[in-house]
Amino acid sequence: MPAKPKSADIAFRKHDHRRCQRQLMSAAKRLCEVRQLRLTSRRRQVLEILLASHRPMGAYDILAELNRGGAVDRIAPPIVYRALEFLVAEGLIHRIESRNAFICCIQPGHQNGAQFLICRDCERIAELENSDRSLLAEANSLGFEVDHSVVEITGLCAECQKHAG
Amino acid sequence: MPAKPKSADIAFRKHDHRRCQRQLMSAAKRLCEVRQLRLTSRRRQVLEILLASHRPMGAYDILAELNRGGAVDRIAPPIVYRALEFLVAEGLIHRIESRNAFICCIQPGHQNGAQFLICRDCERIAELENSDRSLLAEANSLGFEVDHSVVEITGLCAECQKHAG
DNA sequence: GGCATAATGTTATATTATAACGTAACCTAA
DNA sequence: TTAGGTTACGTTATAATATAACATTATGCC
Repeated sequence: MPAKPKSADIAFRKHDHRRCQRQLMSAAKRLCEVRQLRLTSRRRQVLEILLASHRPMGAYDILAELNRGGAVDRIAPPIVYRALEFLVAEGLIHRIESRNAFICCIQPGHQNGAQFLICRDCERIAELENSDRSLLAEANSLGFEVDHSVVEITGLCAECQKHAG
Repeated sequence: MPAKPKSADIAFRKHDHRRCQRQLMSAAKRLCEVRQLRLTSRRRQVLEILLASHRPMGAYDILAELNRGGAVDRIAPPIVYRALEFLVAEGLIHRIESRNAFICCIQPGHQNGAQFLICRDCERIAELENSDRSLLAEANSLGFEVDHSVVEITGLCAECQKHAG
């Protein structure tokens, strides 16, 4: 079994995307089985759309994707938002607060402490493994009980620095 | 001259708020002078509204505040958003991405690397001095050039933990 | 099958944000 | 001092994001 690609590689370097996609979908299915949750076809559809790109998409982009192909009965925003809510809650996707967007999670099930590098140019996002504890330590020392952390670093990825000259 | 209150104290403990407010407004004026920027009356109004509470406010909350007192000609959203844009750009206030809200900055002019502890119950927000460099180091090692970082930790502050019992 | 629950579908509307264009204030330099 | 550039403000309209409320369908379980 080949090594799992490092997080940043997925966003900013090459990887076997087909394979990655399949693996993440399998992982999602397994995770829902274990947790006795229903990965319904809507939820799967939305996850598939996000898995297809490793890129952040707005809820309305996903909605448009679902409505592509000109079906007569177009689905409405709440359907997408509900699927997204489920997927976020289960750690299968992340919400990128500074973009009002969603991206698939490459560590399915690890709800907490994801950190993102967001390229302002190409819009790709790398999900990093959390290394730092110092902030959480500081929170603790103030008696603050942490639920959820949002860490989003915006800048220019190596690739785009070249192009930007 | 008494010690400057620590960041977290401002949000979660007692401090001389009147004094703090005056100081931050003076700092803002000085900063704009130095930078040769115009702290116009609209901008000052918006900053004052944010200084009045040390709490996050939505753009439309601020708008409502500006329109209070029943003036006939009510001002419109772009005015508020423009003032907010200016104040954010100059590091006089922060945008809290996970809340679509704005809060005054207690370290005026320090644009980068603010970190926030946000209580989900009382909605108060502590602005911490940045301690951690490990994430930025990791970004560097990937050749990622950092512009701006968003760090927002949500949870329950010490006070609210007591009440929630 | 009948019932409870969970998920989806539908309609309408709330909330947040910006585009586009016109007007006023301010600066400065001949 | 005033013409001309620039910056900020004002106004209108609308875009983009998100949710409330309620109806319907699917699923699991006894």
